[in-house]
Amino acid sequence: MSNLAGQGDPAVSMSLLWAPAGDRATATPGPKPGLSVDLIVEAGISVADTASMAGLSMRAVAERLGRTSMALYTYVPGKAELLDLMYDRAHAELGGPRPPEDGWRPGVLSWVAELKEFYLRHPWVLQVSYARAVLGPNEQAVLETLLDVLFTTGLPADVLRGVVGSLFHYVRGFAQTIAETALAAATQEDWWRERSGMLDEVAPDFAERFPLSVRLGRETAAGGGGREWSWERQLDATFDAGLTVILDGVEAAVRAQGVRR
Amino acid sequence: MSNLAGQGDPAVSMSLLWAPAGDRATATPGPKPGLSVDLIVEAGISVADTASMAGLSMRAVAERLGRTSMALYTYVPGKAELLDLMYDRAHAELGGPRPPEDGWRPGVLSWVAELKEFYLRHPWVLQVSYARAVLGPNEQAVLETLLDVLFTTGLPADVLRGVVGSLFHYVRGFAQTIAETALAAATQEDWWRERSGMLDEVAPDFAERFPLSVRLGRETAAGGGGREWSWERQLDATFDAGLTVILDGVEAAVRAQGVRR
DNA sequence: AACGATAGCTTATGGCATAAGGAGTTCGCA
DNA sequence: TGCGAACTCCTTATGCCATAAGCTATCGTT
Repeated sequence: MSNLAGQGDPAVSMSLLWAPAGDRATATPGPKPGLSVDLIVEAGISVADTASMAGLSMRAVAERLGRTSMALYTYVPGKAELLDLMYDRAHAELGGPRPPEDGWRPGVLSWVAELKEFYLRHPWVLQVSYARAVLGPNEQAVLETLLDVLFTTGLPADVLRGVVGSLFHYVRGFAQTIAETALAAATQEDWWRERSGMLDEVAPDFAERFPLSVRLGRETAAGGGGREWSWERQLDATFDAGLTVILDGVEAAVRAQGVRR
Repeated sequence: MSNLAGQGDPAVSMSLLWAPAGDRATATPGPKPGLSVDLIVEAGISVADTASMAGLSMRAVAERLGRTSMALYTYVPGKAELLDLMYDRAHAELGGPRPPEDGWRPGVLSWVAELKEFYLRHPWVLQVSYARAVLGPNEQAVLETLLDVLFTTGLPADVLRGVVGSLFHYVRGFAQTIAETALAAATQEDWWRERSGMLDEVAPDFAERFPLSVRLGRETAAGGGGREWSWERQLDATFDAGLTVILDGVEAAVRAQGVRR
């Protein structure tokens, strides 16, 4: 629980984010720097990957580098700015230009799949707000990659803005659900059973109060013989279903535009 | 930055969440309780509303009630559980059964609008994960309300699960964007200009590196004479555009089903 | 050789959640 | 009427956290 919103001074973060790689060439007096911003960002990402956001402390990062927490402040103004840098750096795993695919729909699908995998590798990224004041090059590249595909639809920018928003929010939101479910399931096995047992005990009238919710959870594909799916498969199937709906919406817009022309 | 994921002991939170109102009837020895769980939850919501998640501390909540932080621990096991209760209680503002509307689309639209307003009134709710282990009656009621509308489409549960996910994630994600932009704009006037100036200075080659992103931001509705919109209107328009895409996707599914029948 | 800039240290401050234990309050029951 | 048990709320202490301040050792420059 904390300020996901107001990160560090945007101006400071931004200049660090967009600084060319070999900016500091001139030799200076004093001891050689034993660390670098890059190293610290790297270490921060490792810590966040393994210990999650809650475990990300300046000390933890420093310890991974064999320093005390205060050593980091020589390189980085503070934790908030470090997080800004980590966030953007992590996105460097993605966002390269991609081979053209046949049509926008497969293109979007593979972009979505890649982004989802990325979020599941680095769930802490999802705790950093999507709409921050700071903006980094790698994050921007991810958007640009998506636009590469989306602009081929010929849809107007107004509509595309909405499409971009729905795709990003959908992937982010769903990835968070998956990540947290996985965490809960890992922490405690037989998690679903535990949870529904809890609910039965504490709210025996649940089925009467929320019949549609129960129905939503129970009903499976008409064809299925009632097989119990693992929560992974269930979630994946739901993810795909929702994505299909969104993309069908895009397709409708594309078709409508074709007619209008 | 902290554990939005793992809240308190789910079992404890759940029993508090689903406890009937007048549970404690029997008189007990000891001084009369000066507080109650309800009062504390109420106070917590006030604190979070005004001071946001970052300002939500046990002390702040207790001070609002004229107590020390430790007094709260008599009623509530800890901060994590308090947050679970706050989250669900806040949702009580919503979720009542609603008058039937003509068709599912207006129904969903008004549900979305109401939920969006709610999130903007209580942005801290968005910092609490949507997919938590605990589940409260009021949050559940919000889902049930949506399902009331969605099941009239006759779509199978598989698809509806996806629709529910895309709607929830879209509204949550977008509301967060709006809330944070509003916060930034309030903190610092002329925020957009400041921000783009910063970008120009630090990344003068932005337009060449990310041409499509620039195009996405610049192009406005074909009809418009290039009027500068306020960010509020711009965001609202984008929100509506994305929502339209999603609902068009639902409509496509409904139509396809009608044909298949 | 001496100077001044710098890296990374120790220490201190003020915030946080919350464990531990103590003091006063009010009930049921003798 | 009075005692003990149960209860509320407090003070205090512990151990986290970020980070301000200042110190020391290092090293390029003069």
